[in-house]
Amino acid sequence: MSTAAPKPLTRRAERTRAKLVTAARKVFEKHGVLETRIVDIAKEAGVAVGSFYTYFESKDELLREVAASLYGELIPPLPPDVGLDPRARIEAGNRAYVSAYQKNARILTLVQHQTLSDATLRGLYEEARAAFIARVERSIRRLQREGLTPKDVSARLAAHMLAGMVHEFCYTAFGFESLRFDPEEAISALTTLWTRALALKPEKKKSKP
Amino acid sequence: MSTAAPKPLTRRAERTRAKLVTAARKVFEKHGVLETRIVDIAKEAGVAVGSFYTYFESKDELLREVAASLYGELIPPLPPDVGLDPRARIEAGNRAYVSAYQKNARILTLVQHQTLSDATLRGLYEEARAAFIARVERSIRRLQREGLTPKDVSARLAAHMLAGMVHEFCYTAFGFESLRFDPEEAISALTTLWTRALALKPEKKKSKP
Amino acid sequence: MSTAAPKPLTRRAERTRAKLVTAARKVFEKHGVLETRIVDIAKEAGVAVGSFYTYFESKDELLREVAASLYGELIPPLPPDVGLDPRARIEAGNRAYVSAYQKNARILTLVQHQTLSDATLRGLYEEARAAFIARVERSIRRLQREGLTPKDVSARLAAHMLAGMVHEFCYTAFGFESLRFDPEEAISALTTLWTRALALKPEKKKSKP
Amino acid sequence: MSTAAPKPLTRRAERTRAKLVTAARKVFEKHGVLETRIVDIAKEAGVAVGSFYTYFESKDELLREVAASLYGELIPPLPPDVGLDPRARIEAGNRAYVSAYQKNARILTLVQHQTLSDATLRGLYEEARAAFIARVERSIRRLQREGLTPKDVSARLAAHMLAGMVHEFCYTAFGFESLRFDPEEAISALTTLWTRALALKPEKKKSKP
DNA sequence: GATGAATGAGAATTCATTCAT
DNA sequence: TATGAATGAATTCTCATTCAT
Repeated sequence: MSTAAPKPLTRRAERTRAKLVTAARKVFEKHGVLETRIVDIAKEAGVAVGSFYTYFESKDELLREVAASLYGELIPPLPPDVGLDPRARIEAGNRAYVSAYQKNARILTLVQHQTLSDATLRGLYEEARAAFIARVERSIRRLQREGLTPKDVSARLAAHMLAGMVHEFCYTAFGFESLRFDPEEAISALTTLWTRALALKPEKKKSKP
Repeated sequence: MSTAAPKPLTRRAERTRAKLVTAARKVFEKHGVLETRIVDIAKEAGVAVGSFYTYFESKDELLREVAASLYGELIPPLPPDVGLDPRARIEAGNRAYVSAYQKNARILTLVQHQTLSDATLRGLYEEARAAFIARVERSIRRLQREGLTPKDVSARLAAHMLAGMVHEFCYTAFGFESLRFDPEEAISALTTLWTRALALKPEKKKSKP
Repeated sequence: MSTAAPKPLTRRAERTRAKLVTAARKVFEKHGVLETRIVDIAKEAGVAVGSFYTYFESKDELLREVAASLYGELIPPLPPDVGLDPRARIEAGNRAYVSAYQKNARILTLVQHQTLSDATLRGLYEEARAAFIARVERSIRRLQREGLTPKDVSARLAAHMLAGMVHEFCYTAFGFESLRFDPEEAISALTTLWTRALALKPEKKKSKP
Repeated sequence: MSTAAPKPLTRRAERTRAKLVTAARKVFEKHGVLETRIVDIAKEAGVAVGSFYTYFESKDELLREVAASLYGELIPPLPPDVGLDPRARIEAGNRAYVSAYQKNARILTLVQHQTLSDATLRGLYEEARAAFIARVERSIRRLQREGLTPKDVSARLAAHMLAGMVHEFCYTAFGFESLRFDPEEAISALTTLWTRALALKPEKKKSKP
């Protein structure tokens, strides 16, 4: 919303910038965001500290960029294949989320933490979260329209809560050493709970008399 | 479980220490944990910086104390009255959690965030969390034993996920400006989703004379 | 020169004061003067910090007291028995110094070090040193008068240098781990070098009529 | 003997580093080592405090560097001209030591004093001292071999003691206001005492057929 | 554009000394 | 006198950011 000047970078500049982002992600992941000093990022990227400021105004700005890309990966465009029955769609969504989270669990958690001290960052997170929830909400609303799920719980609330359940599960399961689960079992459980929570009726067979 | 000497404090010491804890909680809440400097706490407590170090080794140590008391409040001993039907019990639990969270929402969130950079603190959180989940798990297991809920999802997983749903809902609903809900509606929704997720059968009537 | 009021202390006060001096010496020796905090002394003495200030104005003042007593021990009144021949007297002096130093080597060294930052303390040291040297000087002067040692080196300079040799030897031999010597051999060597340095002629036999 | 990377400094860095060392030496000398704060050194060097930490980890590290260079100056490579008779050689050695000490008397004393609280520093001093003594010892051993001095005192002990005499004399003569001597007279006295202590026989004339 | 040295505003921590009890 | 909590000046060290080369 404010990314300002598009500024076409030269080839070299592009490369340096990219090196910095990659390096930052690596170092953040290894040592934590707060613990990471600009020097560390620069060193990892193999450039001078000064160069950092050629591309970013501050550590926070860089962090935001990293966060944006992470959140992008978290909620993949959407399950591309249609026609699946509700439970299958839900499972696909859960599986996608869990896998994506797992892949970047540590850094996701770390970034999440900066959320509090940086309003912009929080905005980014809320945005990503909202996008995910919106999709869920839309899906629930459709089910309600089709009479497959009751309307006693508002689609918005339900979406919030169910999406939250999945997110929180990932956060703790991947963030705390002590909570390890078999991913498949977890996905299945999440899906079952979710499906039942919506009191999903078996899809009306469109078919065969 | 504790290190060395408990050292009984004099009346005056006791008072100063308490002033510091109270002040810390207030200042943490107002400005954030990271942003709070020892001086701020001391000033708020109306004592000299040095006095801080008479009672605490570092900000972290004090934070841990604050956290412990917060987590204590979060999961109240348990609903004392029995004989409630499952849905009522679930609702009671949810209501308790939501209210407790709401009361200290901001500082809870802030403390939570320090969880990543301080292992001891994280331990405290995991412990509190585990206690809550354990209660839920026990309750689910009982329902399973009584044949009121299916066993296709392990009690442990279900407990994790449902407790997580509630927690995460509180975290976001109270933590993000943009997500405001009517508490009663939320509690009711959480309870409905939870109950349905467990596919709770209406309690077998013990009755019929 | 300024010890001010004699102030007769009560029995109890006397005891507390003594406890502090003893404690200080012990703690200084164990941890070094600079490293020792008033609390340490008080704790070791089993009294409250505040009590320290009842008897001493500062750590320095206490240190001076400790130093004075140490220096007192270093140069014992003098070898009481007369009539010894010069070499024997010299040996006696050296032996006394070496033994006295050895007994309190560590703390002597530590105290010595404070000498630079505390003029009063330095005064004390110089005084003690001067006393020792004065004795040596007197002794050399007598030998010169008796024609037993040449006058080409002034008694004052010689006293300084020879006394210094002994002192420095003790300082390094007892202060550095790496320089250990057999005390007897050392005393003998010191005495030989000293005697020869003075080109001592065998005492003129008073005898033979 | 050194830790890790020597890192070749840029011209500018080199200059800043040197400024710091020079400044430190000056400030240490003026106010004492302990009394000197990092800010003082930085101010004297005309750089920011932060720059201090670009080159040194702590005051102690810098002090070690200063000490090393001082000790280096104290024991000059060695009197280059040979063929001197023993007494002349001894006198040359003493003169060199006294002059070198005198030139940096104050700071040498100050540095010496830090020796106790910093083991590394002490190591440096012991090393320098050992080098000086070793030279003396070698020289005495040669004299013993040539039959010019008796073997009743071991070369090692004698070296320790005589070198100590000279050192201690410098330490007190230049360190204490009250002990001023005419340098020439002192050097002569030291040499005489030293020579006699070794009972040096006049060199056998190589001459006369 | 790149470099890396220089900057200096903070923040934590210590401990001699005071003083109310 | 004894106690020990309270005080706060003093110092060290860090690291984001600037800027001369």
